Amino acid sequence: MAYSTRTRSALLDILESHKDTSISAEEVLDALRQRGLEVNRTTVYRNLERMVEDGSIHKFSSEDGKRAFYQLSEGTCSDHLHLQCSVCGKVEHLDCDFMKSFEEHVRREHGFSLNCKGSIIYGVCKACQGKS
Amino acid sequence: MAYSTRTRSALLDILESHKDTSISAEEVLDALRQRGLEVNRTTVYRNLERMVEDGSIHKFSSEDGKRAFYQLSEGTCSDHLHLQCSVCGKVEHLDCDFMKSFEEHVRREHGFSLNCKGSIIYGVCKACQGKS
DNA sequence: TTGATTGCAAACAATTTGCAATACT
DNA sequence: AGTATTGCAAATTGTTTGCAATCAA
Repeated sequence: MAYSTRTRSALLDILESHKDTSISAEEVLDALRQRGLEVNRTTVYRNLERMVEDGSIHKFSSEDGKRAFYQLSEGTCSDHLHLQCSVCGKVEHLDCDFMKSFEEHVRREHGFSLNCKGSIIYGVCKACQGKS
Repeated sequence: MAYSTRTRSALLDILESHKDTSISAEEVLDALRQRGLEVNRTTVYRNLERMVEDGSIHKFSSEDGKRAFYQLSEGTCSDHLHLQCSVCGKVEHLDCDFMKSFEEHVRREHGFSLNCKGSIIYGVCKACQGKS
């Protein structure tokens, strides 16, 4: 029930090569064009959406809230938070021991159970701090 | 250079009464209507935007990324993260000691300096967990 | 052949902009 | 009077939908 198309595999390939930065639908479209694949915008959205549904990628909104960004999920992404650099877009996975205590603190002291998948924390990464 | 209008003070009043939940432009509009003030949508957006600029409120995007939410800022909001309940919209300020160590951890171990203002972490609050 | 996938054009929803009319001081 | 604020209609942007044409199995 899921056909394999040229577009779909190119899409995966592109996401693969943006593993650590997250990418917008528009950027995916550009990347496809660069590979000589002229794909319709709608098709890109539809494929991305499906991949979100089946869990192979995750989706969160840009800092200004104006568009969505997508990124391949690496297995356990739903149990840790993510930091994204406002400057270069790099995403850092907070899958460390500290994350566990953070989650516990939030649960115990603030009564919240986290939804890591949809959340994203913005900041500036080391490399980009240097640039300023 | 800032005139005081009926709309503006009503707006502040509404935000005041939503101190702990954050509110969308549309909801502000409804609240204005309930007070018998028929204000144009554009005017609401413009006023909210100005208040964001002058720092009296902050703005972040909804979990689905489709709209913006606004909330009165309480002084130090830029130095701690915020949790928002996906169900009821309640916003919890993470202004505790743990927050400080979180910030430090992120800085030391992940090389990120946080931008607390624009970030929001989603989850489900205690009250709403009970409901399910 | 049958169901999945695509492209196109049009629909949508939230937000923004230009401009003339109006309100504050 | 002079500047800020407002309303209206139209534009913008990112994303979604309906439908007929096309492609994979």
